[in-house]
Amino acid sequence: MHPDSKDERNSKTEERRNQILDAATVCLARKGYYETKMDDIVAESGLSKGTLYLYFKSKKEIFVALSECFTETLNARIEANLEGKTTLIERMRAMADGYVQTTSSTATDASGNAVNISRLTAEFWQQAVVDPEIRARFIEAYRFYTKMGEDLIKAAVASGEFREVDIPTLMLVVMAAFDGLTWRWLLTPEEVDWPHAIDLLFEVLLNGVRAIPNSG
Amino acid sequence: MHPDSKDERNSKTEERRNQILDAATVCLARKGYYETKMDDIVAESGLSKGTLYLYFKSKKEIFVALSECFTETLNARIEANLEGKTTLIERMRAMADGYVQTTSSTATDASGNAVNISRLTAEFWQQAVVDPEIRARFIEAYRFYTKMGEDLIKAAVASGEFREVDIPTLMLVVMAAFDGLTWRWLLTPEEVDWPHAIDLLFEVLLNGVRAIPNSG
Amino acid sequence: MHPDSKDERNSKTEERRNQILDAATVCLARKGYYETKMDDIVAESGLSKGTLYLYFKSKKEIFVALSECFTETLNARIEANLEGKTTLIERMRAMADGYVQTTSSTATDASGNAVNISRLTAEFWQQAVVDPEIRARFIEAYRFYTKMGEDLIKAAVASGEFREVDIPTLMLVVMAAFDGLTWRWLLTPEEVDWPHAIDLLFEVLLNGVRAIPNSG
Amino acid sequence: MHPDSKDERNSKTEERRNQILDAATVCLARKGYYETKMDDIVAESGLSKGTLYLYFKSKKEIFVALSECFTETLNARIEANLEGKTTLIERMRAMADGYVQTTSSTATDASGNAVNISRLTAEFWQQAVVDPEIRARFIEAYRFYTKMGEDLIKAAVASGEFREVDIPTLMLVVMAAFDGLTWRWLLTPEEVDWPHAIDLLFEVLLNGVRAIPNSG
DNA sequence: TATGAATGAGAATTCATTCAT
DNA sequence: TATGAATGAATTCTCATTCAT
Repeated sequence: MHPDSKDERNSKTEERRNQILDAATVCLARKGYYETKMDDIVAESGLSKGTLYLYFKSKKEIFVALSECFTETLNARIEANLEGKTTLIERMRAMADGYVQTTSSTATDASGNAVNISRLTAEFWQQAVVDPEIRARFIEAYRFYTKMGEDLIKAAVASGEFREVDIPTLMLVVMAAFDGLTWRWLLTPEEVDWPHAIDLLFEVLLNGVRAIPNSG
Repeated sequence: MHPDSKDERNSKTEERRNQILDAATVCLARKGYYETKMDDIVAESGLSKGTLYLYFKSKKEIFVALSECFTETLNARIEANLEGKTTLIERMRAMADGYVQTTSSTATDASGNAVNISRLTAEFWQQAVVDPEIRARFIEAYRFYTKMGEDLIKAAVASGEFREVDIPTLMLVVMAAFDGLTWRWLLTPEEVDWPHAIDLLFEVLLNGVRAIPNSG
Repeated sequence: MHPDSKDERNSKTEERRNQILDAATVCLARKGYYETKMDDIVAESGLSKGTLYLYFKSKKEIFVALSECFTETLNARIEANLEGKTTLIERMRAMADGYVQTTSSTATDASGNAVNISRLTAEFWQQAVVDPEIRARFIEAYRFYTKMGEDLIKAAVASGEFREVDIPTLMLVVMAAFDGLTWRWLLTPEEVDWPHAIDLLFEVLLNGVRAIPNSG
Repeated sequence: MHPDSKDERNSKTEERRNQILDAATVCLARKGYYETKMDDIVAESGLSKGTLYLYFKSKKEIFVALSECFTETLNARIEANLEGKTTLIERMRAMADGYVQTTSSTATDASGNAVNISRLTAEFWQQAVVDPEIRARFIEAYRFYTKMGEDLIKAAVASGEFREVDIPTLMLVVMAAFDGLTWRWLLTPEEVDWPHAIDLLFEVLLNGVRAIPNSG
């Protein structure tokens, strides 16, 4: 009946969903899943309670949507960072940087204040332990990055740059180091100097710490 | 009235506290902090609700006490493992093993079933992000193990076994790898082979993965 | 602008109202008044929510209109059945049959499936207990049929076919038997064989069950 | 630990349950199931909301308990009325009277006012149509009384007092008449004179209304 | 007329904590 | 000390109705 009615409706719907997800992001970053009440999201979003339930059928569904959103952002950022990077180290750093950028970005709340959203990662993780649905998403994302990293290492081994090594376990440990740094950073941000830590991680990864290399 | 001596009262008190903490351990391992209700702990402990509040003034206090308990157990286990270990690698493995043993042990519930308590770590961590009091304890424990590890590395550097390296950052990254493996293990236990991962971690840590060591 | 004549507008209005009432009939038959949500009627009618409120000012008003509708259908059916019936028993059966036919008919839902509407009777009744407005309509309908039945009995008494009897109370009891059968039928449809029950009702009504009639 | 502790607790529990059921009775009689809010029962009972949920796990469960209660009262009353009654008519009247007494009794609300509880029957019935669990109870109660009535009629037929008749259908119709009168009485209490209606029902049941009995 | 997104006043239920016994 | 019944504020979710377009 109206021009572009369908498109317009879609974009409006998308906008409202984002409005809610933005508000939820801020709330979750501030108080975590359990301490965030629907009323908090209502207040932060500027919408009414009924409207929230019009777009998401439960609190949990907002959370799940948020975790999808987060993963998408992470993927996009990593993809962007990989653009033009060719060497192994460059590419691994691109991934690491994408992770850190996403994890350490900020959102803007209703009053225009910047809110550090690093805590979101912790919330997703925690819920992944609890909730099978979120866990499944998490695992999927993990597999994706694991594959990406393993391919890089495989290429390095094939090219003779790296020696023979148990690639899956190596990748597991490297990713664990990143995850662990993320958690540590949530607890004591002042003690985690990301760029420095990543530099050292790669440097030690390549060369080890032994004084006399295993040449003799 | 001599049976009511102070010692007896203390030991009785201690016993009751442990009874409650054991019950809470089982509940938390099963359902996590938020999904564990005081009634669950009451049922698991076999005590009455009033009695719980006689020994702990809130749900949170039980949790805090539990995290202390956990840290103590961890410390004791690591200490025991270090007994007689002298070389750097032996001592680092002793620490790592103590961590894994504690994190992956089981508790026995009221019906005599073994309950895997690995989830407790996640709960403590999560609450550490949320709650300053728990965070403080966490940080303290971290400092302790950081110090222990750094001293080991320092000695290795001093003895010429290790080359010069940024010790705090190295220790940060190593601990992060452990923490990350713990989280990963909570999500996909079948993908984390602890002994294998620790072996590779130490091996790569020492030697790096570069094919031609930086000797020429 | 002549197509917008008053008649056409009226018929359009009538059509829309019927569309809504048909949808409401199906919903009420399926879920009852309280469990039927306006959204259900919206979905079933294929109209929008705003439009419903354009034709009926509330959920209750739809219900009231439906009960009117139902009564009209019942009346029409009974009137049709009475056509050409002259004897007392024939006419009483005509009424009974009209009642059973209406109560046990089906409606067709949006997907073309037949929906048994017997539950509507229960809903009207229930709401008649609750709501004075619906009760008033109910009582009016009752009076109409009571009058009709009483006139038949009166004629039978006058003609000597029936003995002297308390006509209002007799009619009350006979109608009660029908109403009771309707409720019973809603609960245990398999136990209510309407034609058989009506036959027996009339037979016993006429002759009683006493073995030796009060002739001696 | 205390004398009679178990008994005391049981009687206390029973008392509280009754307190809640009494309050619910009054509320249901006044407003019906759907319009009765938990807050209404809270206010009427003088207890707190939490306490209600301590004794009943949901609103529906209160309702189910109430319907059990009601059936028990009905049974008890009928049993008491049957005491010493031997003839068929006496026994059927005893049943009918028990039904009417129970259905038309009053409860006393928190302010000491008498509340007519006749509406409860309608509520149970309505919910029996909706809810399988309540329906099952209803059907069971029906079977019980049907059996009792059928046995009476069977005996009357055996003794030659009644002629051969389709006993189940007769009983169905007689019970339907009672149920129908109950509903009618809810709608227009002033038009239902129970004793009179029952007298006529039995009189017509025995003798029929035909002027010249089917003797010649 | 027709639409359907938005609303917000309720509703049922939960659960940590208290307190009389 | 020990108990466990009682509490009520807080929480999630619902849904009849409105109203700008």
